[in-house]
Amino acid sequence: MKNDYTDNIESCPIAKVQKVIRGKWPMVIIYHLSESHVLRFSELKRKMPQITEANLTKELRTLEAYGLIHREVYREVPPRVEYSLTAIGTKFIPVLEALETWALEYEAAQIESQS
Amino acid sequence: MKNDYTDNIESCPIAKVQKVIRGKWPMVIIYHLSESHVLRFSELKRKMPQITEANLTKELRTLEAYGLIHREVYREVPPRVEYSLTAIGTKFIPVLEALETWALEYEAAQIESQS
DNA sequence: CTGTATCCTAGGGGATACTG
DNA sequence: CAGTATCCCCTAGGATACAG
Repeated sequence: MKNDYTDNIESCPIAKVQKVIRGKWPMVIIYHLSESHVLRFSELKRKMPQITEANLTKELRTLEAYGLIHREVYREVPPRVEYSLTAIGTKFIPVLEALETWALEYEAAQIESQS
Repeated sequence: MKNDYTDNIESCPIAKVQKVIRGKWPMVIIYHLSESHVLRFSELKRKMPQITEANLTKELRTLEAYGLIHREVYREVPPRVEYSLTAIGTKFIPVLEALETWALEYEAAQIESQS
């Protein structure tokens, strides 16, 4: 049988890409890379103090596999690795901007509803 | 500065609001409600055949608690319940549109990279 | 500096059955 | 029709330690 795929994919484009950006960290990582353009592992870690190194590595590898970020390794001592957005990763920025706009509206609505 | 998100996650609006729309279903539900404006429980279930009734209920309750959707109960026989977006829920639509646009670009990029 | 390797746990989310 | 009630599995993701 065709399974899960058929209905959601055709009726909802959102469901299609949901797995790519799902989770606690992917959009945050993309956000920081969109702001700084290029970041090293330790710089990303500093910008997200609450993620563990193990998970940061995992998230970066996943985003790389999905084609959203590029990993450039410089074989030096000490080692240097730079992360940046790919073309398709850069095209995700408007989504973040829309989300950021909504976040501010949402925050304002929450405050208003308390009074 | 006010909008410096580099220090910690709490000052990043994306990270802040991420829990509201996180998970497999919330954005999909909002998408269907944005398309249809008003949907009954069974209609939502039909648009998302893969979600279980238990989880659909849970997701709807959560989105309602977050203020994104409105639940209107008509005490009839048989019972009728209609779900719709609230004002702040409606304001989320631009995010979905941006995401949808990106989804198409992402899909195209994937196909292109295969050749 | 840039990661691995383990371990561990909360909860997201599926399956199935039942109800007012 | 619009849900509850259970059960249960899995993986996201945190903590900690170690390595090249």
